[in-house]
Amino acid sequence: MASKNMRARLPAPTAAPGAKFAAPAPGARGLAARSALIETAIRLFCRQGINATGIDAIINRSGVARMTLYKQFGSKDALVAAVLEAEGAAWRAWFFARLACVEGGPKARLLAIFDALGEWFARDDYFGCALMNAVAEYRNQSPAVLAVTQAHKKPVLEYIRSLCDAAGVEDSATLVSQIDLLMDGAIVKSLIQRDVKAAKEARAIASALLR
Amino acid sequence: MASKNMRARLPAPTAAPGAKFAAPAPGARGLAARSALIETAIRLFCRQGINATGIDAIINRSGVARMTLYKQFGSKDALVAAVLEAEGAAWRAWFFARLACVEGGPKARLLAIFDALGEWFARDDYFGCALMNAVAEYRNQSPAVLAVTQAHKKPVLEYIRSLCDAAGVEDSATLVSQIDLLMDGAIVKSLIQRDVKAAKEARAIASALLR
DNA sequence: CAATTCTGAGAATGATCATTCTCGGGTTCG
DNA sequence: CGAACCCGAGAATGATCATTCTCAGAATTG
Repeated sequence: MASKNMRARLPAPTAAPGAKFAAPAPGARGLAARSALIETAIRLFCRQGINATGIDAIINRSGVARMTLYKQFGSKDALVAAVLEAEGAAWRAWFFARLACVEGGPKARLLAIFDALGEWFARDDYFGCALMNAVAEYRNQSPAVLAVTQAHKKPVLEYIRSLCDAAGVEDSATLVSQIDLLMDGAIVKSLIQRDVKAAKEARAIASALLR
Repeated sequence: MASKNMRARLPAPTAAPGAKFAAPAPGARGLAARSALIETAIRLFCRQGINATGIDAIINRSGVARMTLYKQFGSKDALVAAVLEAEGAAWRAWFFARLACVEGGPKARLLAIFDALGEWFARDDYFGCALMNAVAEYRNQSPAVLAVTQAHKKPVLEYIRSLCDAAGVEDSATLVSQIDLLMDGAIVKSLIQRDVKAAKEARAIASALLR
């Protein structure tokens, strides 16, 4: 989506009737509403699932009018797509930034992937990968959700591939695919077993593969 | 498993001693109804998700009366638990039988795990692991679903552990955990990418770990 | 066969779902 | 200032949700 003005200005939650904004620039209110809706929806979708989260809950907790939601997104499905895209982008930004500040060569960075995952799993608001959860919730029957998820994975895997190439790996395509599988496995296992050390296990396997 | 309509009024069921679920005295008709309900519910839950499947759909497609469902299970949540348990049991039966007829030693059997997964992924009615999907759908917020899933994994991992021990693996606990992670990763990756070869990738990794 | 219990198909219930409508109040512009 | 316009808060809509109620008929029992 075209995002020119990104000033996130949260409206007052449960605004009292009569309390209005000062004089916002045209379009600012709409963008602020979008941000508030996406932020609220991310939290609720991650916590309790997409199907289990109603529009009313998003409306009430974001303080945005119902009509505004439908003006901005058109439908719940479109909101879901926007939310998943935003969550994926935020995750990638965090992931790349986390790896960018790793000391050492590309091999160290490849292994640091799983250190990053371990820190993610340890967060108290960890409910698994929002995109993978959405795919599972829809039983992979939603082309839109699948497309967003694959579009999310693509740059991640490309970055990993660049690390493999820099590390002088002979068959980098295979290793990328293997690391992808290890990441998926760690994410799922940590969710099912509520066990942070799935990241360490995946790291050990990756370390063995790197020889 | 958070029910939305919580107006629960439990009837006093004459539970049979040793029965897995609180059910009225099981007669032949009741058991046939249970089977039909579970079979229909498995198919629908796997195909379109638990939250997205209404009681009406299960009723209509199974030909069982609504009252019979509630007499047999008491609530949708209880039906979900029974369905997941039945699906897990069926999967384990298939899995163990599939590995039992593998020629060669325990190492060959360990690798055959991933051949079995590959055959599973290739089925046209493959929608991922019903239990893992349920955990993801509830965002691991349902203790009942989590308990069923962990109870399902336990005998699977114990069997794998016995194979590791028979193969003379020094640290079998670690290898079991690693194979578990590889299985989870392959299951998820095959679902997201609609790619059967995730099983072969996991097999290759396991093969590397077995040395 | 008569009296009683049990079953279940279908309607009823009330909550919640996503989506749309209404219309009063604010903004814009001539 | 006044007319035309836009926005959004809340009500309305109609579908569907899980669960319960009703009551005619089947099954069981004396």
